[in-house]
Amino acid sequence: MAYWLMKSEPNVFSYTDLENKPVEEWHGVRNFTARNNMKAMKVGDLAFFYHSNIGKEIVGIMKVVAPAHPDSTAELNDKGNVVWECVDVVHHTKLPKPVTLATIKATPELANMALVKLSRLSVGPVTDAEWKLLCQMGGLKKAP
DNA sequence: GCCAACGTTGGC
DNA sequence: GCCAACGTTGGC
Repeated sequence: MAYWLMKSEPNVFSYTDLENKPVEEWHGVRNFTARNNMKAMKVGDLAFFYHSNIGKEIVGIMKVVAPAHPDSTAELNDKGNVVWECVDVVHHTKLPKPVTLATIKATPELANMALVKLSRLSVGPVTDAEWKLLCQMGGLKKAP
């Protein structure tokens, strides 16, 4: 199983919004690298939910429940082909203690995260070691 | 509000 | 195919 991190601006769509929905299509991604990361996801993969701009912290964990499929909000290209795809997710665990970007940057083991190195990438990978440490820092007794 | 980083577009 | 110009993201 793989781990990921997905960003959203909480004034547009927050973790609380996710908790209030049975399932959410992660639409709106219009970046090829981020899209490729979603296409690499498998059902059952887990992802951190990061609040960008406001909060700048990891607030929870969500689970992938449907593999990449056409983004219902995206137009087709001139040839009529699907370009933008996305996965479906459900909320999984809210972190007792959100982990801020400042804390991540100040933690040597996390300084190489895609979140830090590729700050504009909205869907990126998380390593097993990073995942375990972040879960611990977020106040979870056991990493899911 | 500013700026750095990065992606995309368009002229050549 | 290169590169300048421009737009967008996201941290500060």
